[in-house]
Amino acid sequence: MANRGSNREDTKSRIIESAKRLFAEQGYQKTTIIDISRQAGLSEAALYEYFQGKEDLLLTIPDLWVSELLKDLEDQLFGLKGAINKLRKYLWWNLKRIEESPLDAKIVYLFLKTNANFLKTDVYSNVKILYGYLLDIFEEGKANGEFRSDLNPYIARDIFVGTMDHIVTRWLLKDRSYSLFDNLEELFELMVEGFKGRNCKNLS
Amino acid sequence: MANRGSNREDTKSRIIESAKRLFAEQGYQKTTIIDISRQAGLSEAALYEYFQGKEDLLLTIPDLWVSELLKDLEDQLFGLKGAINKLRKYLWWNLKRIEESPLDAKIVYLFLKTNANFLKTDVYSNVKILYGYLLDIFEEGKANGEFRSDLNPYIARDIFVGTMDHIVTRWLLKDRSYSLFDNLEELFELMVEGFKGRNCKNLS
DNA sequence: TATTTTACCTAATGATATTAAGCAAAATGT
DNA sequence: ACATTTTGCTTAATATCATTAGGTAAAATA
Repeated sequence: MANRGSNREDTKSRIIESAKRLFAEQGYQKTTIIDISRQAGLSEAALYEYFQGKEDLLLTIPDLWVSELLKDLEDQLFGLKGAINKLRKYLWWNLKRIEESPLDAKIVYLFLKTNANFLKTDVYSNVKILYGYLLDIFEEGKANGEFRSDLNPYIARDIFVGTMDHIVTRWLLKDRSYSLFDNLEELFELMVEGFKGRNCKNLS
Repeated sequence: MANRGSNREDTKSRIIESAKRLFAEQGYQKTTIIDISRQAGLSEAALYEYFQGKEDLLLTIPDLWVSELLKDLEDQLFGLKGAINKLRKYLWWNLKRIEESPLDAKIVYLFLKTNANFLKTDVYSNVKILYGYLLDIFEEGKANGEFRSDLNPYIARDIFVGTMDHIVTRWLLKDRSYSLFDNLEELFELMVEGFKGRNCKNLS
């Protein structure tokens, strides 16, 4: 089953790496199948042995990354005590992972999330789970008094995720020309301030 | 200068309307120049008399809408007293305008914002101005004591805009199958709660 | 009335995603 | 060890657009 110097998995990941780089550098539309396959050391036709087409390739690329994220998240939150602690960890962890894999992040945030077929993707279900953890964290915070008792977890999640996505998207659009972590502590505090109770119980 | 039943401006806006509808319905990539020109009652080639190409068309479509928004915003905020009042108005107004023009909104939020050339667009400068008003509002709120004195207006804007964009984007991706205004009051309060002082001065 | 300009058309052209058909090396079975 | 199948890939088509070229008839202008 071996072939001219490479096995199936190797070739597949070579294609994915090439596509990832080119999509992220030039955008989806301006990247051609020929570009990708040349870069991977193949003819165009060979690519179709591994992927159904260009869009399938785009939708498949971040699969691995996002499932890894999902696995890692449980690890990262394991053993942490307190909702605010977990929320902080969640934010810092997520941004760090994005900083470490900007190509994957660019594809997910800029090309995938606005694609009509995104909602049918495995990546989407995984992202939903990823964001679903936040609901648990908010519930925990309500239960232990860290957050106001009438906090709506869904709304809190919208604020948290929306803000996070916004700073990530801008960072990617601006070619990562500054640090994602600038002013992060202040941002976090400001968000969380709203989640805490009105009764000033949490004054520091 | 008259021609076979239509003048230049008429034809141009017919093209824009067709493109807008088709882009929003089928997405940018799946819409062809032929589709657009047929729908506008023209041949493909005629379209190139009015626009430089497909991408130019995409980037031009929301120009009018966003400049109208910009003009309208000053009107809407005129005469309002208080930062929180203005902020509330800003949010409700923005969502209402988006609800009224979902096709334009879809193009701006889903296709334009993730286009590499967006940053060079007139639409981008106008959006920047649109969001810039928020900074003034936050400054006003700091000055008159509605917001905490150490509020960082840029961070507050990130939270506000990020959250707004997030709920709009989801609404568009989910085909506008629910109301944009569901739970909006609660969302607004939760955000603003964080902007207010820690000193419980704003308890209701 | 003659000339120019406008608004459009039909018919190339060229790029590129996708398929078809085939081939040599490796794997497998006997 | 030899025959057969499978794998991994190749070089051509094919089909679908975006974009251009070149032309034409009506309207505007002189």
